[in-house]
Amino acid sequence: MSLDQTLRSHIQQAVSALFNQNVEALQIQPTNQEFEGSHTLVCFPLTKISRKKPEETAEAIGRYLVEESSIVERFNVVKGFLNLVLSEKVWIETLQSIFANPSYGHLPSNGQEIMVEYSSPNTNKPLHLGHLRNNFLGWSVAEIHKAAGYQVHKVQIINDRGIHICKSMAAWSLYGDGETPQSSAMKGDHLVGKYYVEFEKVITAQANALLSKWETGNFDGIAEDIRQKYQKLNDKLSSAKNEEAKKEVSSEIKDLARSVTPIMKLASEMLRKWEQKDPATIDLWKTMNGWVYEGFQETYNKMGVDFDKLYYESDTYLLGKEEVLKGVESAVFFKKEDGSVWVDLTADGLDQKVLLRSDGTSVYMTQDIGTAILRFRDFPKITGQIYTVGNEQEYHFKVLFLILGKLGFDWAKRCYHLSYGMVDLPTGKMKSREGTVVDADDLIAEMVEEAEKQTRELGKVDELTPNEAKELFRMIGLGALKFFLLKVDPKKRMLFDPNESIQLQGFTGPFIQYTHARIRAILRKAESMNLRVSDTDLASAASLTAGEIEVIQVLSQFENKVREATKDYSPAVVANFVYDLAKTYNQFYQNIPIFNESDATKLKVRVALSRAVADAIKKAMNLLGIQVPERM
RNA sequence: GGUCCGAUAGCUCAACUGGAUAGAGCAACAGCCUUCUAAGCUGUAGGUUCGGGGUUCGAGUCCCUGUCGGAUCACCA
Repeated sequence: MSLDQTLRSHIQQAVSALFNQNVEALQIQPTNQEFEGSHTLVCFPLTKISRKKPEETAEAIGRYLVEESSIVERFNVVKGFLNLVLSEKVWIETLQSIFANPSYGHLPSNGQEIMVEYSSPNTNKPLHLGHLRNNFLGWSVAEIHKAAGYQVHKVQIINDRGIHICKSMAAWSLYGDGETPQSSAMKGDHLVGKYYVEFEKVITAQANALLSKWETGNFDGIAEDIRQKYQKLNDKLSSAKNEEAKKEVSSEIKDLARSVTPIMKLASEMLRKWEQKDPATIDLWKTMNGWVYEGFQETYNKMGVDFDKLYYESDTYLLGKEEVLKGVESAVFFKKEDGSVWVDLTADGLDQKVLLRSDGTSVYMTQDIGTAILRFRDFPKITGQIYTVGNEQEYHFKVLFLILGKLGFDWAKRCYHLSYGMVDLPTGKMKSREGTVVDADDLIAEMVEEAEKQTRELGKVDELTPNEAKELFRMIGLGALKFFLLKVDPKKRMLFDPNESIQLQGFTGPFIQYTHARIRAILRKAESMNLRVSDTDLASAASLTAGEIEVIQVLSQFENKVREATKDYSPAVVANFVYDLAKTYNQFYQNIPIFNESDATKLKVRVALSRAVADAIKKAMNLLGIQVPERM
């Protein structure tokens, strides 16, 4: 039983003995720094039972605990708050049990199996800052669940199908001149991204050319219905009342022009051929996607992110279509006159939603239905699925889960959308069209460079081999980046300023990595002095300093924090915990020179405490995907 | 317009889900390296928790209302 649980049961016993009633919910919180004690019982809620003033209630419980409980040494009462001072023996025992438990911080298996999805990029452009938050978050939530006793499958769905990849294919086939990642020495995903940008450039130029022709009444080679649509919109434009309405109509006109540009026609043609399994098109698609996968894999490796299984949209969208058609038969969905298939969610307070286009092709929702069903077929034992996807898709997932429920899948209610906020730049949102995207590869490289620069300035590379130094820079740079992105509550949008490089001091990954490295130095010294600590050494310890107790107290919260992080799907809980632990340890470290201690037992307690902290830091940081160095 | 999020120190974020005098880091200022790593530690200064009501022993947290910012409501993904 953990210290907190023990204390809780002792207080419950006290309450029932004193007031003849059992209480389940007790409010126990850490004691404020300014008062003596470690745990505080909030007594206001108990006054109903005690029928006494808060102070008297607290006083009574405090006195009972000191007399009857073996763990409470003394107490003080401030207003309705009962501050408890636990005996040193209890703290020593707590340290002892943490020290003796090599898997401290990891909870025993709970027999549950879940799936976590993250990343899931489109295959037409490289990964960017937003993907970094997504990947780090999803990966970490998966690891945290493992620590909480779940069996976890890490997966992603790769959006390899659709018009977006055809756009890159179209641009490449027109202007690529056979360029490959090998021939250009460019990462595959960046190369494909280059042609996606090229496509955008060309389509904009072509659309503008068309528009200026149309304005002069020249409609050569333009279908009659397009011409009519254009003229209708044009009339609407001249009669638009305000600026906003004008803007809207003129963007509709632009879209119309874009849709009939030669390059757009080529891309659509490719999509059609792809669906008909035209060999040449499929070949090109496979080749270009292959380049992207290679590039992605390189980035994932750099990021330290991995997957147990990959799903491809090209494999799942047909299943989705099948299931939707089944849904039509069972009257869960309905078909409109033009052949499109819809679901009616008005009873759930939402709208009608299209599931299959009138030409029978799939939409985004269709493939997600297929993917979800396929996953539960592949892993029949999973009790839940977590989708790590940005909060702009909250509506989509609400609808998806509703639909799955309507199709009769009981597991639909165990699907969870782990929704996170955007990463904003000081200039606002990242927009690929405006070139304000922060590229993932570039950012990682910059972080590692910054880590190298600062490490060299501090003169810490002298004793390292070139390889060790390189590895250290990578560890620090990436650690800083991951910690920066994970320390913030996932639900909240966050700001990233690329001009202001990420700090390596203060509430940062490197601060914690540094604390770990310092402790390792102490442990190496202990080792060299042949100082070995065993459980029994700790048992014979008699006293602790206030600083040591504080560290043990923070340390003893580790497993609670893992539970909380799991419940909230929040690596930020772990990040805050490990920072708190490092900070508390540093205070202890600064005040008490460990090897100055002449009492052998006390010295061993300090070494044991240091080792327990280093181990906990390492485990907690690993839950965030951050490695910690032996020296830095 | 409907729905959903958010607003806390100059900046970036916390606050154990209703508890004590709202805490950290950065930036600013002042200290601490002959001892285990100063990427550290200690101080000082910085707040009408967006405004206004309400609920109660107690509100940054819950309710109502207003302001501002964002997302979403496609036969796009």
